[in-house]
Amino acid sequence: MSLSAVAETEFEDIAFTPRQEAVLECALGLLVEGGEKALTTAGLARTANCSKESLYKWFGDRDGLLAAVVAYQANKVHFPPESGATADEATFRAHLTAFATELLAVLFGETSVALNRLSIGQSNRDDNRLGRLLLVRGKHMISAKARALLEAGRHRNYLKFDDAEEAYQVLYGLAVRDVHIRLLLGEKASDEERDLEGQAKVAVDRFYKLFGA
Amino acid sequence: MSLSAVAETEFEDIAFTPRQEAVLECALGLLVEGGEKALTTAGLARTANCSKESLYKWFGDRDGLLAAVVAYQANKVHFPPESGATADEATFRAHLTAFATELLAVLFGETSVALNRLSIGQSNRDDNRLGRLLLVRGKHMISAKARALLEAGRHRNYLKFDDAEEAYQVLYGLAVRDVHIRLLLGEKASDEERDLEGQAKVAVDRFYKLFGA
DNA sequence: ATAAATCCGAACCGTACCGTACGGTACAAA
DNA sequence: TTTGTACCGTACGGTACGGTTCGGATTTAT
Repeated sequence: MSLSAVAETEFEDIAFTPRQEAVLECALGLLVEGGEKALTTAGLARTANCSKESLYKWFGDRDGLLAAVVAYQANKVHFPPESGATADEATFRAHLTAFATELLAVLFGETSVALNRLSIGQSNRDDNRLGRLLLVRGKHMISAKARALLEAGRHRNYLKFDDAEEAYQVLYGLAVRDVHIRLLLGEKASDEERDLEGQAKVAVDRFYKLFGA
Repeated sequence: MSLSAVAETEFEDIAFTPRQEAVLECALGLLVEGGEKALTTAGLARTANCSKESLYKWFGDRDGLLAAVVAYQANKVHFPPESGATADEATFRAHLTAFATELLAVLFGETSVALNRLSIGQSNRDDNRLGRLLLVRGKHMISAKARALLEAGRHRNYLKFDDAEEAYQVLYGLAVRDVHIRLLLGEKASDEERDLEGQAKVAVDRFYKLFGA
């Protein structure tokens, strides 16, 4: 059976074959380089040395292909699990900073930017598969991870807040500011903004000023 | 002479005729409703009761039309000037909150979302006119306004910071968080997030906690 | 070895849309 | 009245791309 039937149900728990992953990787390259318009079925078949027939057999149609690309990349993003449950405040803060750094690294990466552009460009179509995919497999996963980390900090009395989701959003705002949207609009990040570690550290400092116990 | 020649130079200081503005308004409607794909020259000509020939005479080509739409809408956004130079701290803080509220109102408005989606979707084309237009006529104008306001607050010793741009970005992050990107991806704002005034007030509170004198 | 399944490459069709051309209309100035 | 200008409506060419089909090659299973 073709994957398209499964694709209709959100690409949950899909494992692509190595060949398919190679093709998807190639599609990612095209997307990063030239945006959605550069990802044509004929063009992908040419650069990936596969036939259009295989593309349609594997992914159903072009929308299925786009969804597969998003799902495939989202599955690749894995935040390192919080090292250990036991930690003093300094290492917890280091964990928080590392999380923020990783968050910035993901968001500012060219593949993330390309996929966000793609999903946003398609976000006003009836169903909006891509946007939902990116939200549920991307942002919401990260958000869950962050909430767990913050809850741990509160439990050990390093932090003080009512709503973990709200606290996370503040941390997100402090770290990302308007850099993400500016990148999406095509502006280059400044040298300072490229220092992810430094930016994360400043953000965590400010976060502690707001939510430190 | 057609506007296209001027369009090549960024639509600076352009005044559209009432008829053209009506057509652009109609184009905005199409964009808000159905995204870029819904804005075709034939479709716009039909719904705006004008001819395609006029569209091409006025705007040069389809790209010129898109740029005109962005420029036209950007010109419409005018933040109220900071009421007076004389003010006590409470009214200054009120001004700051009003600014944040207005910022959120603009960013979360459906036309802004539609134009951001459009510009982002086109942001990986060689020149990227739309992205630059939106940045320079939109974000940078707002940023300048904000810096002036913040500088005033520092001058009167209500606030304390080194770099006004950095301070503004923090205020932006505290107010907007990840709501903007989530809207762009098609997620609906929660009831709480729709309370712009409340969100702005909380953001300014936190901002004061970081930068209050 | 042979049959089946998979895949490549290329040709092909239908459609959607950009851009242009052309005929017809309303109106203002000479 | 005539002439010029701006505009509308529509029809058409050109093109790019999504999707289908088919022959032949390659791989895999039996």
